[in-house]
Amino acid sequence: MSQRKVISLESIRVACRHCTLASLCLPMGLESGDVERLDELIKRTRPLHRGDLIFRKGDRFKSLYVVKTGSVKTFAPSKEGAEQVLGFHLPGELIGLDAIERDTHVCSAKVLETSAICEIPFPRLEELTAIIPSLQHQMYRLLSKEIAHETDMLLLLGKKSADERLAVFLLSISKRLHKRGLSSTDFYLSMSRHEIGNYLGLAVETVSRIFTRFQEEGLMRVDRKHIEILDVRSLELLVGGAGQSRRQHQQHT
Amino acid sequence: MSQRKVISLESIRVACRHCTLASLCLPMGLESGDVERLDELIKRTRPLHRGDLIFRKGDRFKSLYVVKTGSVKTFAPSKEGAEQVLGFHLPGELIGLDAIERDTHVCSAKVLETSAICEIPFPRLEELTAIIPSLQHQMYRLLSKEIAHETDMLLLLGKKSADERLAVFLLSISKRLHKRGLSSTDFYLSMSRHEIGNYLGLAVETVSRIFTRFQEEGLMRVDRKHIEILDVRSLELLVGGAGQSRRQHQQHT
DNA sequence: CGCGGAATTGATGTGCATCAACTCGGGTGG
DNA sequence: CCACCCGAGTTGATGCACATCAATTCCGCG
Repeated sequence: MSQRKVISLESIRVACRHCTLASLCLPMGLESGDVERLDELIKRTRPLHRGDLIFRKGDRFKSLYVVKTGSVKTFAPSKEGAEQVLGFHLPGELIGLDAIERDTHVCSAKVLETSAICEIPFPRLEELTAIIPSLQHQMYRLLSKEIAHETDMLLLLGKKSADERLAVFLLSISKRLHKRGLSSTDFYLSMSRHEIGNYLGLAVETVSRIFTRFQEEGLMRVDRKHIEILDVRSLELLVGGAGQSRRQHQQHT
Repeated sequence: MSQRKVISLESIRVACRHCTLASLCLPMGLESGDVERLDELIKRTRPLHRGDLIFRKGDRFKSLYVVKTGSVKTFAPSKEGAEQVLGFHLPGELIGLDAIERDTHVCSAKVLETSAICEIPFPRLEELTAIIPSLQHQMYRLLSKEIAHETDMLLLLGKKSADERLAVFLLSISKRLHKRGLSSTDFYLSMSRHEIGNYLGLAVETVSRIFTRFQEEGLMRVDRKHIEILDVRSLELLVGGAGQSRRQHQQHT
């Protein structure tokens, strides 16, 4: 029994490595020696539980974090308790990149369900990227990807209707789960309606109403936090702009 | 006369170097030898004119660009001509960071007025950052700053009223000009009302109305593209949240 | 079993988009 | 140098998408 336990722990370690590395080194093959070195600097943390904070706004920036399992939300808290949800982070995703500039976290991160989080001390990562060019490039790509993603969100919040926002949200979750080898059509949302609305710039009630309408229209099935996507195609059409976005003035110059 | 011209060109070169370097190396002192090397890879381009494109969406990514003088807008064009303005870029600011990931530009950049733009070939910059640790760190900071900034915009578009958006916009322009040693209270907007509205997720008419109201309230003076900020304090209060933002549900968990 | 927060559903209000008409300024050509 | 024109900007009237308010139901949890 005790031997079995050891093996099991080891397999978790390996899974963790694999998961963390994958997000950092997606398409580029690193030398196996380099992988070793990268792997050494990654710290595992014991599992965190719903509501636990990974870091909070104002904390000194020390590390980046990778979601291994579970899910995390990042948000910018303001004094009066009104907060803006900045993003939801699924397995394989990296958080804390926005803290590099000021050497201070500019948002807080809270786990939404029991989650495993890996910590990557940034100074050591930086040393390593200076030695391994392909890793440096990978870091630039990761940061750049984050910028491009936020840009998409700007478009979403600036120009899209409530329907489109929800459709984008659902498809985004779906795609990201799929990338991790999980079902893209049947999943559980770990965040509340409230958090979804906050994230998308919508009221809770609007989110709720649109979910039920999508269900009536046969696009999806909703039961509490359990979601089944029934008609991906139609959702994609919704997003594409077949539907009427708000504010679609033209431009020239 | 010809000698005078040479001197003048040289001073422009120096100014260009200084400006470009400043944005890359703000707070950290690089070795002067390193500065030389960095400087060598920066290409000058002849001045561009209103409407000229620096790059367009889909172009192969080769370089980053620094605005030396003038101003630039970045935008994501869609087939039907409806576009989303993603940002306005003033002297000293860097554009193209979102292209690193896909090795392709994901937005287009157009100059709004006669502008001088410097080009920084990215592969060569990357080589250099691998050799100069403080430059690498600076690059990480720049990318991180961009992410943090987009995050602020998310909050703006997701939660703020039209008044707040305009106030944030004006203060942002004001601060950025000030950083460059220009007047923070008296300036010309190089972009149209249309572009401002598009950027902020508002209709042209709304922008226009609020500008006139701000003027009536003594916050600023507006004449065509000429802006004078009269009451910075009140604008800042508007942003702070004294005014009623939309959608300020609370959150818990 | 009963409490409390989350979610749904309905009724009402409003901020801003949209439509429409007008003005202004700047460029162009006669 | 002036008359014309055309796009940018302003101003007013109207409509609608979504917020907000209010009431109810649902589910998880002690």
